[in-house]
Amino acid sequence: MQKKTSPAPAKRAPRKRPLVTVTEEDRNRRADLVRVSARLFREKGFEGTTVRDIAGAVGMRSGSPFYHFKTKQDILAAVMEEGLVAGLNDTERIVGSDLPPREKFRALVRSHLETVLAEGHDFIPVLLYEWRSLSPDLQARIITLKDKYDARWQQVLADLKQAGLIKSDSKVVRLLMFGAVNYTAQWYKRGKGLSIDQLADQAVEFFLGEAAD
Amino acid sequence: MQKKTSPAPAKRAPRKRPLVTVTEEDRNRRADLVRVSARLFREKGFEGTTVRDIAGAVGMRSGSPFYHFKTKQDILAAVMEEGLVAGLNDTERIVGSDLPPREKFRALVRSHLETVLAEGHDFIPVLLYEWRSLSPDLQARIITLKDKYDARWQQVLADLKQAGLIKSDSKVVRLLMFGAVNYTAQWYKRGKGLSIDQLADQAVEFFLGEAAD
DNA sequence: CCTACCGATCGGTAGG
DNA sequence: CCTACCGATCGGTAGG
Repeated sequence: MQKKTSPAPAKRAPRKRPLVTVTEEDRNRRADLVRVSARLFREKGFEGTTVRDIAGAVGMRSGSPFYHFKTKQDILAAVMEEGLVAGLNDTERIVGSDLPPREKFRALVRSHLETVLAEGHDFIPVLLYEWRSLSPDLQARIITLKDKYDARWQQVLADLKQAGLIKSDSKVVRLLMFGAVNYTAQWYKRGKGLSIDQLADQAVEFFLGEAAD
Repeated sequence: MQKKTSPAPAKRAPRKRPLVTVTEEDRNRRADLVRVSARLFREKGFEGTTVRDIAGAVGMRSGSPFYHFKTKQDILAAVMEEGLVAGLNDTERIVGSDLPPREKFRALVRSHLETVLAEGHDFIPVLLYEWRSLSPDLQARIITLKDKYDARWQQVLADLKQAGLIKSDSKVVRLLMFGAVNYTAQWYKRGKGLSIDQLADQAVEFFLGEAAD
């Protein structure tokens, strides 16, 4: 009988249960859970995804995700938060650049489209479509980030207005644009038809008026 | 003491169990189930709504919806189908009218906004947000109607193009518009800010180019 | 992180 | 359409 997974006393302390310490490995496993949860929540919805689905997708047993997260809801919150933090980073980099207004806007649209359409980018779609499944107290934590994201867009719209490229930078216009871009998640198929880049061009052309040069 | 809902033996035969016959009352109860299901599916999602929720909302016991529908999925399909049939009626009435292109488009946007935003109009939002929860065979039945609806929009866009109000009637433009309008379901609050009518005006102005007169 | 488990709930059914 | 029920599954936990 060969010892297979025997906890032989080796040099690297094997798998000691941490009391308060969070190891590097813990963080990696947590990140794995967030990543696969994003994919599953997007594909099947929060309510349609079981903790067993999530555990299975990273090779854990059904109870183990609760070592990393207190509840299933906390996993959802983590998915949304990760998406927003990444999206906010991209957005601020673009807003802070010295591109001319139209190019800045195009970069923003393109960046957002990638956030919604590129492979493995399931965080923001989950935010958009599973918001209702998040309990109010967890929503509150996310809303702060969400507001920042919206404010960046509004800022770029104000620039566009000043440059005379749009007539209005109202909240309504921002929401209409946002809706148009977000809805691509429902119909865009990677590898078929337009590239994300081409789609960004078409969207910008549409938003800024097709007749305008 | 006035008789209120007492099932006194009147002329109309009371509550005989039908074998194959579907009575008028059956149809009413079925319609009740579809209506409350639309509301619940919109509020809590298909997976987040239980058959007991639905039954309770119309004063039935938990097993009784299955007298009217074979499965929970069939209720979802009925909700979507009812929404599409109603929406398609409105749309065809507008497309068939003799309004000038811009006014026809405005009527279409307004009609769709009402379909998405007006009180009790939960059918199309459910179609938009719970599509993934519908099994492929039931989806197939709905897609036919969905294609018709899309075709009507495309037709109006072609008219707009001919009238010189837009440059393109590409599928992409239609989907961007559709996304912008549909997303209003996520942020529009009845009784606060713009009326549905005003929102339709703003949207049309945005879609057709704000700079254009 | 696994094992073993629990109470609650769920969609659906038989029989009337 | 109700009563009574079932098998399956779910989120979560204790203890190691």
